[in-house]
Amino acid sequence: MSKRYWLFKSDPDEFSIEDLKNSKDKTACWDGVRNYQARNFIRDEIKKGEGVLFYHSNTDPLAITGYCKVVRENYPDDTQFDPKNKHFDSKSKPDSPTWVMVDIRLVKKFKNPIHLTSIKKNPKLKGLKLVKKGNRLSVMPVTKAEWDEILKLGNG
DNA sequence: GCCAACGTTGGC
DNA sequence: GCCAACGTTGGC
Repeated sequence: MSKRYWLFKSDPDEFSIEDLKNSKDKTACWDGVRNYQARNFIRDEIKKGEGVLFYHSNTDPLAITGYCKVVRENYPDDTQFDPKNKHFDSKSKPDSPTWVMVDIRLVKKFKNPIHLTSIKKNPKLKGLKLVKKGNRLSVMPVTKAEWDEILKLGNG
């Protein structure tokens, strides 16, 4: 299977691209996903070496702020077993974890963050799931054409 | 297995 | 703060 591309949403109050940049090796685990569709992407489809766009939600400006690559795929999300963690899941068992995560490493913070308003105005990006009505997934696939366009805009 | 009620997401 | 859209829960 050929390389695929993804977009991850994050509330910068929780975890921003700056936080990722300041992490050791600019690498962090993407924990806390508690949606089955998003989980299935992480568990079954997101492979090491693939590209991830980093999107800031619930903030101003709403924007894609950079891109990353997957450096470790599909392993258990520890926060599900920690009763003190807000993502604790009492139904999940250590021998068959419900929730998994990947590690991503920051490749580049965009010189020009791509604002949601300009994404909506760009005909090349009108198919992006991010701007489709009713899409609330925090992890979603992006096509190669969309990926190329966003990298071009971000670095331009 | 249905579906109403409720909770969450996330743009505005 | 509002609310549309969607996911999850739980009674039946």
